[in-house]
Amino acid sequence: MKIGELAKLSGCSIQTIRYYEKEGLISAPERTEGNFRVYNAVALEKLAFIKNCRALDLTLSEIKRLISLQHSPSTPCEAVNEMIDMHLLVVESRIEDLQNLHGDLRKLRLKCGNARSVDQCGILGELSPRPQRSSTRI
Amino acid sequence: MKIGELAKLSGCSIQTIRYYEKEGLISAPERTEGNFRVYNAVALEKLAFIKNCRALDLTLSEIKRLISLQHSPSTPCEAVNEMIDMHLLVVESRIEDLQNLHGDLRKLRLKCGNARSVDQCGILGELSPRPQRSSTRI
DNA sequence: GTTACACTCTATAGTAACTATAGAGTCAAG
DNA sequence: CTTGACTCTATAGTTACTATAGAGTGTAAC
Repeated sequence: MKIGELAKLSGCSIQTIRYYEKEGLISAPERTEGNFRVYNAVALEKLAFIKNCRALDLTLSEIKRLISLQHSPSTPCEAVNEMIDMHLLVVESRIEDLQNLHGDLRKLRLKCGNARSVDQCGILGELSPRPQRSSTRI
Repeated sequence: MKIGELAKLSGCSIQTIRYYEKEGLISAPERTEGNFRVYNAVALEKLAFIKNCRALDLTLSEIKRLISLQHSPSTPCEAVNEMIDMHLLVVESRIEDLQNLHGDLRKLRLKCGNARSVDQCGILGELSPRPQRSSTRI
């Protein structure tokens, strides 16, 4: 199959497939006489693997590492487990950050009712750096 | 003061300040004869405002919008409130996504104990696209 | 006066993981 | 033989910066 069909079957865009090839995540396929890429079912599987990993937000370099580990099947898989553990930590800290952010934004939102003008806006007042415009003023 | 001092006082890097100028978030300052930028306390305040906004993860274009709203102080501040509300929604959906991701990663992590080889690794098995390698096999 | 240095200037490239575009070529059907 | 759908490469754009090169400025010491 050509790249268009692979794109449809895999759910990756054509540009993404070419990008993965350039980045070394998938190997360069054979070409037709007219220089078109030709793929088989194996390529589809590799793309599906990458898609699964990307759905878990693993980075392309993590995925590359996983692929290279797959190529030496008898080595211990500790490295795989560690990578997932590290990734869990990253995701956890991102969630924490976002939750703090969310709290801050909600507090900020409460600073202003709807019907004011910009110069009286509690939100803009709160974002401005002068300390006397803090919560005591609302 | 010159850009280095402003950078120290504001906590933004020199490059970031020049970048904000290029992007139109702060106005281009006066220059010395030797072409060095000269700033005053107002510039510091503007940077502090931007920093507050960035701490809430508002995008530069959102901040630009806020700044332009500040310049017409008598208009109603609905737009400000809407922006914060939109931002809250975005943050909420990002949190939800990350929490789902976290659940998936934890499940994945449980697929593999420590002392296997790569070809038996439950994690790699799970990431691979063949359906028969699913949870029933572990 | 000059020299060392700390600072600043512009312009450019890099980051992550793509997406979008231009301009050219391939191929099958009508 | 031309139309249209597809593909090719190369390049630029996205976000919010960071890092670098190579040049110029300003000042303090010698």
